[in-house]
Amino acid sequence: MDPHLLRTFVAVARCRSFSAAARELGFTQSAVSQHIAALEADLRTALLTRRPVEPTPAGARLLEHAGPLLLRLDAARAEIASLASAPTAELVVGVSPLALTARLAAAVAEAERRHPGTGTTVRILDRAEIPAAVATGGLDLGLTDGVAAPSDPLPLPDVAPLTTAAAAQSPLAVVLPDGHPLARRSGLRLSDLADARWLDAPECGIPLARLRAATGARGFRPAFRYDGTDVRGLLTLAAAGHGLALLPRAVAEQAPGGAAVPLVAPRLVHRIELVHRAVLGGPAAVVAALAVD
Amino acid sequence: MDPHLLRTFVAVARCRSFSAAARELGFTQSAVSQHIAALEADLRTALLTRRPVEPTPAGARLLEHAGPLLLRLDAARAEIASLASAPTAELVVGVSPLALTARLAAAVAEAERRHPGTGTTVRILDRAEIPAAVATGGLDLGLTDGVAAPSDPLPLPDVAPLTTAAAAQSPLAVVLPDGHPLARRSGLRLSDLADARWLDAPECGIPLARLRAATGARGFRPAFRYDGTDVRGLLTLAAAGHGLALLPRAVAEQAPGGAAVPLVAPRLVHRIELVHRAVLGGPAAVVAALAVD
DNA sequence: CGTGATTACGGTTGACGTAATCATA
DNA sequence: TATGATTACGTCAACCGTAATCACG
Repeated sequence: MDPHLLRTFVAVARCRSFSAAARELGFTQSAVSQHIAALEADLRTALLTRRPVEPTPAGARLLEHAGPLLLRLDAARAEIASLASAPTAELVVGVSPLALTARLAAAVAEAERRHPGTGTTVRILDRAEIPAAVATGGLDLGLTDGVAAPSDPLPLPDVAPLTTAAAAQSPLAVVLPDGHPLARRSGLRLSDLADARWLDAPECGIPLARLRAATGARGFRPAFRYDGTDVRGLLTLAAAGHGLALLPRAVAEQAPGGAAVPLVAPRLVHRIELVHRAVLGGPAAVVAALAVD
Repeated sequence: MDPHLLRTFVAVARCRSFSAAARELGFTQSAVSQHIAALEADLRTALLTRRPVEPTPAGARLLEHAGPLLLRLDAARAEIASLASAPTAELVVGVSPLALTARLAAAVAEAERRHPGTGTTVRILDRAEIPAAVATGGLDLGLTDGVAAPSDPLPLPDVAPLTTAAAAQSPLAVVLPDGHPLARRSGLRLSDLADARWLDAPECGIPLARLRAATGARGFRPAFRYDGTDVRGLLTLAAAGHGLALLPRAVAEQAPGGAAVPLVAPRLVHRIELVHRAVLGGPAAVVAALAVD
């Protein structure tokens, strides 16, 4: 199971074509055919059907392994490479939308003050991409967010041995339109809101599946879907009554024309987690200092 | 970065010798030398010092990647192999000590009733080994335990795409000797016990580091270390006053001459999680039915 | 028939073993 | 000087490309 062969296998499966994969990889059609044949001979199983080219059940299972495997391989190579080369002055920080806070902005400013000439980029990414991007060297630093029990770490996919540290922890609140019957409550229980209309904002809010897992309840049906990464857009929709949204309290309170009611049960907090490789360059180390515990 | 080369690299690093690794792998000394040279040329970095043979900093980082990488590779191969071959009648279940419950015993009995002739083995393993053993095919089924917030999943190392399901969830209690000043309380808070004397039983109890993480407190210093995997031994030591132990309530109540006081804060539960591959054989599927949610 | 996968075959490259050399405790 | 890593070199297998063949739509 040479990684080389796995790489062409995933390319073929993605392209659904030997020839297209060959073009993409810079091989001949023949070489790709031989790669797949070698893999199938090695595993003694058909991995792809031909005409149309599609993964067999065994191939589908192999695909689930191949992605993380190749990612880890890239991560290992990137890590060794970064050890050898001098730490770059460039700093690339990847954040999920709710992880971009005033404290982060201040930490970046501090890094630029202490390391003049640092070119800093802040990039908004999906939560799921951040550990992978840090591991493969695309990011110097990552900040993800999520909800968890107080002082519990967030469950991150361990694509590679990365260092993680809490960067912030804050209470949660539900955003409601001002006139909503629940808007004048002093606190809300999540289990009482399972049947409410919820905003589904997978790219910038808390995934509804997480709320279901936390309560054990079935509900939290999406009433309205928001695909943007702009938190202000989400606040606006929630304040306008398109559905409830659960957000860090400080963020929820910024909803224009909306009310932010603290979540009192279950005991959950919003958490921002810092992710980076073991060895950090100059400016990255300054920003990483925003870890709190 | 051929996995073959990585495999010899970890062997050399473990043996601290090229020749010993060569014997272990069935290669000549020369081949091993060439493998390491190829790896170092590929990554353009020295990975090992010679005489004595020890990993350089870069080599140490690579070692951290190599283990999981090779494990995943084995897991992929094992999974494909298990798909191809007929499901075996043999059933091997690996459990951490606190995951071996009456319900599991009943489920195994049920599997044997429904699939007569099944040879079943139950094996006690360290928590950390279970997902890896399931992934590489050493186990058909794994049961790990740990503490978590109610209805939160346990954080498992994702060595491979495995299916996990909750198998049990139960309250926690602290085991104290009968005469202990706290033994007559009706409930205890973990944060009040940070400075108490604790039993450190990494192989069968709850790791003290987990308690520190859950409370954010520094304490939970080990006063007495117990290296066995026998829970009854742990109960005996706790009841004799060698230190406190946190255990599932039903287990804690079995302490001979000891008191079990429920844990009331933080809100934590003991959880048993079922781990298996996507495709299960006959008897394994019966046991897997003990999942509860 | 034509597009696209497979098979045949040859040149080149790379992998491993033998054996000689080098280096260090 | 002895143990153990490296280098030199020969053999053999594996890999990839060219080109012919095969098969499905």
